[in-house]
Amino acid sequence: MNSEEIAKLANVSRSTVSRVVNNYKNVPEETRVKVQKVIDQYEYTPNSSARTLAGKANNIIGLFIADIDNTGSSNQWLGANSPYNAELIAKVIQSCKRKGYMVLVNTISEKEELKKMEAFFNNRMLFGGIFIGFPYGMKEIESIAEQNYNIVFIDQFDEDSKQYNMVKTVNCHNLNGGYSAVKYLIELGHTKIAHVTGDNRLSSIEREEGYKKALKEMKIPVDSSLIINGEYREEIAYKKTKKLISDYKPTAIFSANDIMALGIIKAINEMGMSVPEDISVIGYDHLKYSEWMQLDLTTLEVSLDELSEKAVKLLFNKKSNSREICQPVLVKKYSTTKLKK
Amino acid sequence: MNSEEIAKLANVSRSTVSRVVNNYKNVPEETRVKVQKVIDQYEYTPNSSARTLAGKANNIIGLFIADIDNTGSSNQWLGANSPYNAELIAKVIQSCKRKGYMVLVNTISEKEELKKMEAFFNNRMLFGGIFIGFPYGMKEIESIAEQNYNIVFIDQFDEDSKQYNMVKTVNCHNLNGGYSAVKYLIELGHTKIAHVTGDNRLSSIEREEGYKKALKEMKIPVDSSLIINGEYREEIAYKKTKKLISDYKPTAIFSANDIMALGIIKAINEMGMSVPEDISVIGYDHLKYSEWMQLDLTTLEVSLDELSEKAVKLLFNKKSNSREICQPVLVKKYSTTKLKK
DNA sequence: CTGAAAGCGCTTACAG
DNA sequence: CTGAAAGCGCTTACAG
Repeated sequence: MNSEEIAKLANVSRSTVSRVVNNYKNVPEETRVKVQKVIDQYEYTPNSSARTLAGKANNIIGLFIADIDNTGSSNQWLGANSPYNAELIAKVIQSCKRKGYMVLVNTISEKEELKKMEAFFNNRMLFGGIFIGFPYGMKEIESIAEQNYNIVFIDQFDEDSKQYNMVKTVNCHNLNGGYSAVKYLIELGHTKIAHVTGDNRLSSIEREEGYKKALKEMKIPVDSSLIINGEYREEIAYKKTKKLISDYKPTAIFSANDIMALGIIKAINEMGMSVPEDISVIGYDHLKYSEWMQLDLTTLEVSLDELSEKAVKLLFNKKSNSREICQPVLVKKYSTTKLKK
Repeated sequence: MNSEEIAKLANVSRSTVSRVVNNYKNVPEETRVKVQKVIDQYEYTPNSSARTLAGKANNIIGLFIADIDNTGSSNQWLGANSPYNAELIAKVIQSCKRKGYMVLVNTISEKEELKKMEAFFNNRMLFGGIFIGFPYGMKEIESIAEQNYNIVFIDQFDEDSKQYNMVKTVNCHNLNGGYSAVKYLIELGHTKIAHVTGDNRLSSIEREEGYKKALKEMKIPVDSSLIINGEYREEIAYKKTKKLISDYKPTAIFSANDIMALGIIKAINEMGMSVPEDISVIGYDHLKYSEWMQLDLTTLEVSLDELSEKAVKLLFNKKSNSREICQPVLVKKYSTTKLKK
């Protein structure tokens, strides 16, 4: 069933069918009803390839997730496999569906793949795209950002970025998150606070800035030996934390995400100590799956519902440099406690 | 950049460009190289809408996930939100990517949505589709199955289905899974074994059959009061298990999935008992996230890598009724133990 | 308000 | 082996 057949059955031209399908106003109610009736009866759906080719944007939104392992070792938690991304994928699908759009999920593991993606935007294959998880300052991402495609970047560009004023962004204010995590630990009496950082993404960089800001504000000197790089990965955090603890004996640890917090807690337990009695731990993300853990983790929550809703909303915003911010909320649970005097 | 421009630059016709792009054999090496060089130089990618419209199948595979709540209450773990599905989505994306295909993820919450999906197959918008999680015997799914679209159904049709011999299927042999779970419990000395079932899907039906088969084989009468319906949902399993335990005091529980096992274990703990000392528990799925739990769950594992690889492989199989089977493996951990005499 | 016609960028018989 | 041309099913100026 195509528009020509519908046109014949409704006794109008294909142009008119098209006008009805696209809800153009210059068609009288009577005609509209007549045509719509035939459309409904035959369950006609316009061929999306033809529409796209003729100039309409497809009702597909691309979700592009970095799947780049910069540590060299294999990582089962990357890309779509990461629990954070898995939750986000589900939320983005929901948000898009509410708008009548579908989601094409792409994991990007090689830079060349980004080149191919550009064709999708040029071809109108995609109405828009959402990019997440790419390294801060990644050249290929910056060059895409300069193309004026309809793309929302999540936690990718900050005020220091040359492209900041030409792109749509949702930023999660990770600086605030890191800051309030560490501030809370300080309020609990801790001063020897370690930080296990993420990787080369903006979120990690900002969380670390927040950590430093809180310390400075409270006149606690920043000790770089208390900052270790966990690459956002459980097993790396696990290993390095053991060394960190035996070398420097922190009383609290701020982990740049929940997954590493699991590794950190495991390390603490294996060293014969417990959380929070001996060491307080704060995570980041408030992963839904962490509900399953015996130990309820104090963590920073960014609502992924809010994040995905805002990202999708921006896609429909005409302004090419519109932006949204999500604020993290400190969720106080049982992995943190007052420093024993 | 389109095929006409490439044709001009390479001094051939658009037909020849098309032949090179599509790797047709009837073009001499010399011509191929000449054209390919121009294609590479200008990073030409054919417009996928035009290709599709002209008769080629798109390199997109649709993943259709049931998001149907038949319990009436809201369920945060459904559809793409379910951890099982989240893992599966990631795996399917990987498998498709290896074949050079992309994945369009659709959650289906209303029957009408299935009608629209049919247009995608008719339009060649999708090279194929993978369906998972729909109720056994669902009319709309059966009617789609009869259409001869390129679709693989996971755990949807069994030998009793009228459509069984006309569809591509991957079945996980849930009967074997349920059987070996319960057999194992019997070997551990248990006879009072309860079963918390899933919902109206084939996987659940078969797991229950396996439970009954093992009991019958060992001459243990099937006691229907020991079988309760958990709808595959943690909180329902949690509530009903409390009643089950106080009413019938089973010494072992076979849960139709891991998520419910969490609710079951929570119920057991809250009633002052522990796992496995007082009650042994077996789950199903071996969710990756369950690694995070303090208690390592004895469970049935179906490799989602294998499942998605097989599903994608079938999509490329010409035979419209080709099929694959995945065998579950019993993973013995620490939530099960010998019955205390 | 409405239709005829051009055009979107491919693929594929067809003819040579 | 190769090109001219028709056709895929829409949308959209354009003319009326």
